[in-house]
Amino acid sequence: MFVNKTALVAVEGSSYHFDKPYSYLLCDDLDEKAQPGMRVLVPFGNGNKGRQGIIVGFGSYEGEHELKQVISIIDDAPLISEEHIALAQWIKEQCFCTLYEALKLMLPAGLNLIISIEYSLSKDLTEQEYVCLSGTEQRLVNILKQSSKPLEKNILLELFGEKITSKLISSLKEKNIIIENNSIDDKKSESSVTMIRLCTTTEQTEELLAAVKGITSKQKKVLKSMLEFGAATIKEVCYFTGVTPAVIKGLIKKEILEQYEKRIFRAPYNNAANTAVNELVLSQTQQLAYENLLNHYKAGKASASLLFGITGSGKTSVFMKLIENVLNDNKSIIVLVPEISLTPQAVQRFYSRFGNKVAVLHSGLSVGERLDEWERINEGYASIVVGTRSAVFAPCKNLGLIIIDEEQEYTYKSEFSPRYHARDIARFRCAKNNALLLLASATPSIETFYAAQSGKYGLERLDERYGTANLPQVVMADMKNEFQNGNTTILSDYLLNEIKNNIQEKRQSILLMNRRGFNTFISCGECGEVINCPNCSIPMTYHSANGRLMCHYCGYSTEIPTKCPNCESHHIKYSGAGTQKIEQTITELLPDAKVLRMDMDTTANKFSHEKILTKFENEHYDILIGTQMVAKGLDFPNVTLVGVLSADQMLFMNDFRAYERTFSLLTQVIGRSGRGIHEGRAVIQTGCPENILLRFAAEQDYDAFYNNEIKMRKILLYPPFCDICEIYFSGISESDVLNAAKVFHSMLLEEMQNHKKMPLRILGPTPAAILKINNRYRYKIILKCKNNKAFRGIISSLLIAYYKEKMSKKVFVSVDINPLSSI
DNA sequence: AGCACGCCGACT
DNA sequence: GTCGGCGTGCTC
Repeated sequence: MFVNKTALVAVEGSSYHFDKPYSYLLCDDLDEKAQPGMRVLVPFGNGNKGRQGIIVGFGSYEGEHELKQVISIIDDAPLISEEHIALAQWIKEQCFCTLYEALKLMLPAGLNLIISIEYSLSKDLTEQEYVCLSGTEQRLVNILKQSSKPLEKNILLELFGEKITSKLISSLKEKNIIIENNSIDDKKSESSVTMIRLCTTTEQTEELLAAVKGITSKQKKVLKSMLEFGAATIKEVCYFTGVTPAVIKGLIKKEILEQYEKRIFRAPYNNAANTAVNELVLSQTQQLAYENLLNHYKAGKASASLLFGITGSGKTSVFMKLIENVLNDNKSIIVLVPEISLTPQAVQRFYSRFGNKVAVLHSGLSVGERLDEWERINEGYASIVVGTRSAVFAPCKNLGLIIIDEEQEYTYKSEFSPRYHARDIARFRCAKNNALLLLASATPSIETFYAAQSGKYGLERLDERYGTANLPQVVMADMKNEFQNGNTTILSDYLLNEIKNNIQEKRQSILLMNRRGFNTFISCGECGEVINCPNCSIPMTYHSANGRLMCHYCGYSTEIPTKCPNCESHHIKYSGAGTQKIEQTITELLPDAKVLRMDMDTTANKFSHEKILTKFENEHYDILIGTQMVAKGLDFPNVTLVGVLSADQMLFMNDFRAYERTFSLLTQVIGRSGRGIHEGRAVIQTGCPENILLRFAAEQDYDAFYNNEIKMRKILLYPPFCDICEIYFSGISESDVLNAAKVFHSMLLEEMQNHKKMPLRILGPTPAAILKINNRYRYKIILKCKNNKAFRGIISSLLIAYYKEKMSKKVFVSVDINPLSSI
């Protein structure tokens, strides 16, 4: 029996079913240094391989076996506060992940240590000792002798040339000739991309390249595009030529191409110090909302409020006023925005008002920039954090306010494990800090509005647009009528006329096409065979940029077949109204209009959508056609017409949130119209103008929409009247996956015998919406439940039991509570 | 997951 | 008689 003071460590790479804080001993000098939130290096598992971990606390250990010791402490100061450690423990319990995975969310990206094993000679060998060794042992010792520093395992392996058996190592270790150590490589490196270009020695003319001997047709294709591009990433070249990276590697080997590293550099925001900003003038309604929110904040108790303001009502001004107050109390603020609205203009608003007190955190920053911002927050230099989802973990001290703008956006829910929702994290942090959580939206999620209606959240409304602007007039265009009248284009006569008028008046128009249904896919005109991705169970999408078929799920790409793979017919048909086709149609109908297109093709590289938007604003384009991205957050005063090309596809998605999403998207895009001094108009094209949701959207009547929706949710039992827990199974073999799901299902049924009073409905197992992605089959079990501790306890114990089954090696399981995107 | 221990077949 | 196959069980 041993009793000792120990460090409790969350260890990286443990799996859910054996995850817990592990106890380690600290030698005296480490004990002095150790604090919760520091990273440590610990031996783990049978082989005592070095792993990194994070100290989450201290304890004492009484148990059967002897404890291991912490090898070293990596950080001089804690990276994670006690508050965040508590948060991580909560996330583990909520999201069914390991403690380390939860803690990792709180570390700045790019702090990844690489731990490896390295070997060195323990001493200079005497001649006698040396001759006693076997031939292979001598070779290994020679290699180590030649190196001035210890050699990492893979490097040693490479130099040795053949397989190094563990026996060889352990025999040398036993003889005390070599020593094994853990090496820590602190990879704080800048993120960079690998670029390729033609070797500088290569004459850069096409003739010469064509003359290069022994070149395959695929390599030729690559070279041709390299002549065109100059330099590009491997990924880009693969995209445009359809070759695999192997072809490019071959060319590098032949020394025709060379690769080099280019730092990813995000044009940083101009941290302009406080420029003269005018005093915010609030309208009467804004002022009222602001005062009420301020009172909630001043009460100094944890609380949450919904700021429900129609598009253009000036929610941001209310934020700014509140932030000023919180700042005066020396407290910090987190402002979360959806990725798409984190434009330089939006960030600039914060900089110009609050100067370098602002830190920005989002995925577009380079690793180094993110680390800098993280440190500025951690050390208290920046007390306002503006960022996307993960910024909710910002290391702010003394939080006073968290704002979540466009709170209904699905990007606030992590699509990877741990599948947390930023709103839940924000609630937790506000509770711990007695802070105010402010959710803002023009179309709040049903769950949030329900909470506000039932008094759980405060509710402030901004029912009118700021200034003189009014909400746009909305008209529905019946596409069935259009079709009967002989109009087979995607543009109704009504909308076409409106656009013409708008151009005449020198105003701008925005046309929205939601992606679904506007993708072009390819099928056989004879037998109807659709060209599917070989790895996924969905049709391939035609991309006009490279003239190839692409799979949006696994990245597979292929040339357009000349004949049907099924019946060999040459009658290949392009279906769906592709984005390009729409542009073409519009140019044909309106030959004089200046049209700009914004979609996957034109925004292939990051932040190009910002450039497109600036272009649209400054260069007098008449029409902007685009996907969802044109709907969010743009503020162009000269836009007075918005057209929704087809509202139908997203209405009939097999998802209980389809109506909510459609309403939100339509409201947002309609809200782009008439934000300046001129009246706005909007046209919704649909085949079913009588649809009740479209009517609510056209009338911009959130309350009517909400009342209808909440009724349906209650009758059909959906959130907020229950929680949804989805359990996913995925694996290579479909029968294995289905079988695993069935086994889990029966385990669940059996367990529920002990909890007969717990409310639960089990649906499935059923195939996931897309059965196969990347050659992995996917099934799911859906539970309608009450997400409480007892329920999560059951799921947790079932997961642990499942991991002990043999099949868990072949079929992965993951749990998502209240998913937003149905996978 | 990743590693060591342990029990059976193929082989010098 | 030994090398190495992978089934099984554990991780402070």
